[in-house]
Amino acid sequence: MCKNVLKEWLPAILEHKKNFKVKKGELIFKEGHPVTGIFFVNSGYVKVHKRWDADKELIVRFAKEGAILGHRGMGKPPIYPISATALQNGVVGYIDMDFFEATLKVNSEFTYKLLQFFADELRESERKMRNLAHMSVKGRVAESLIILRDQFGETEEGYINIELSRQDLASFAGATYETVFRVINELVNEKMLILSGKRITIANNEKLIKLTQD
Amino acid sequence: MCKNVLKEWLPAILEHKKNFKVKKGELIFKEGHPVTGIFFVNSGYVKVHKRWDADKELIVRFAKEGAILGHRGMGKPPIYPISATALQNGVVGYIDMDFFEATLKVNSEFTYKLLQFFADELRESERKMRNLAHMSVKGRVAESLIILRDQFGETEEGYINIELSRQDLASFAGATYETVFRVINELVNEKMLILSGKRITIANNEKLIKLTQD
DNA sequence: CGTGGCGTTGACCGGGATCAAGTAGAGTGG
DNA sequence: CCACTCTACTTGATCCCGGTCAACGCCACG
Repeated sequence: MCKNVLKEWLPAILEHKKNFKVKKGELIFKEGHPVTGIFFVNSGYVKVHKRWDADKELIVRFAKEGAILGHRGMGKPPIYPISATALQNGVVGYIDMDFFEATLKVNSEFTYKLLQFFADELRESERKMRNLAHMSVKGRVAESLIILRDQFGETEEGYINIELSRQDLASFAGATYETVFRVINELVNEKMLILSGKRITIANNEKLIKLTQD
Repeated sequence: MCKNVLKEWLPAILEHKKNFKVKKGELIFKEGHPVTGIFFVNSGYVKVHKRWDADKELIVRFAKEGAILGHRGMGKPPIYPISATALQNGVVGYIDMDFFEATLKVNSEFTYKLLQFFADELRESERKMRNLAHMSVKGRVAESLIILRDQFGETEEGYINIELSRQDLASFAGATYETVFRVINELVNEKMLILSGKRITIANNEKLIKLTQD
């Protein structure tokens, strides 16, 4: 979903990037703020999220190195519709919107690639919409874990290679953290997951995937 | 959201379109089928929807004349991720994907406009995702009605200019039709809506919008 | 005149949110 | 090194929204 877009597509643009460090928990850009440019993840993991009310949010997706951030700001009102927050210390690149747009208008091959990327994100987004409408919390947690494993891979010991607070997992699955906690326990009892501290392994892929389809 | 994209952006492409009629209820393209081309609505209303299980679906959006259909098929596996069905008798245009892609690669201005359109759809999609996760059915029905009015306008008598089955309204709001029915009654009792047969008026915009924000 | 789709309504109940409270670990300052 | 705070995790009790099931009315249509 979030491939190393820039290196593949347009190495030249890399030279215009300004890099800066971000600390764990640091806000990269905020929902509602005016759009000034577009961001790229050089290293570290980032969550992209949308507020609901003070203490509730939905995590729309996660991003790792190579991913684009803030491209949703290209639309009509030039205001970021979502926020991005670093989950770890890392480095992000920044390109101001004027330069980025100029590049797009000139390089139609790049624009076309970006278009396909957007189409993929739209698919994913609409699939998730449907799941939020019709799938149980258990299925959504199962799916969330599968997505996380596919995106971030596994450690040598087989654990999903990301440490996520229950709160963030809940926000990603679209549920409360108490419910997510209970559901994870169920999944462990049913031998589909194994826990080790904060790490999670998927023990039975087949059974977990079945949950995903109803 | 769905402006008259083609006429505005690239009149030339219109000449390559093949038009054909569709009858009310007719499937234009189906989720899971291979992508062969891209569609445009000439006249009539169309619903874009995603199946859940045999008798459940989510309506992702509605489209009227000028709108693009099937563009989500541009992504990775060349398979439509959603279906489109005509809500009325109408006419849709069709352009095979090869020609469309060739056009995009040449005309970067057009591609750029399309990119912005995709960015807008992504915003909208992610907003709806969040709403499905956190908003009550009542709020979602209210929002759905506001969206429909904004998109399709009102008749001279002030009714929302689209006739939709309760079933479709429910699928759009992401709820069952019984629940939607009850919620609409509540909204009528609370003087926010007026019904006349299948037609609906928004009687108190302010109050309805308030529902939308929690 | 049946038959099937849609609208309408009531009864039921279960998933999941909410509230409340207790525990454990990780930093922080004296 | 210990007390204190703060945050995240854990667990139980409760409640209610909204999904499910069931039944009936209505109207269009073959």
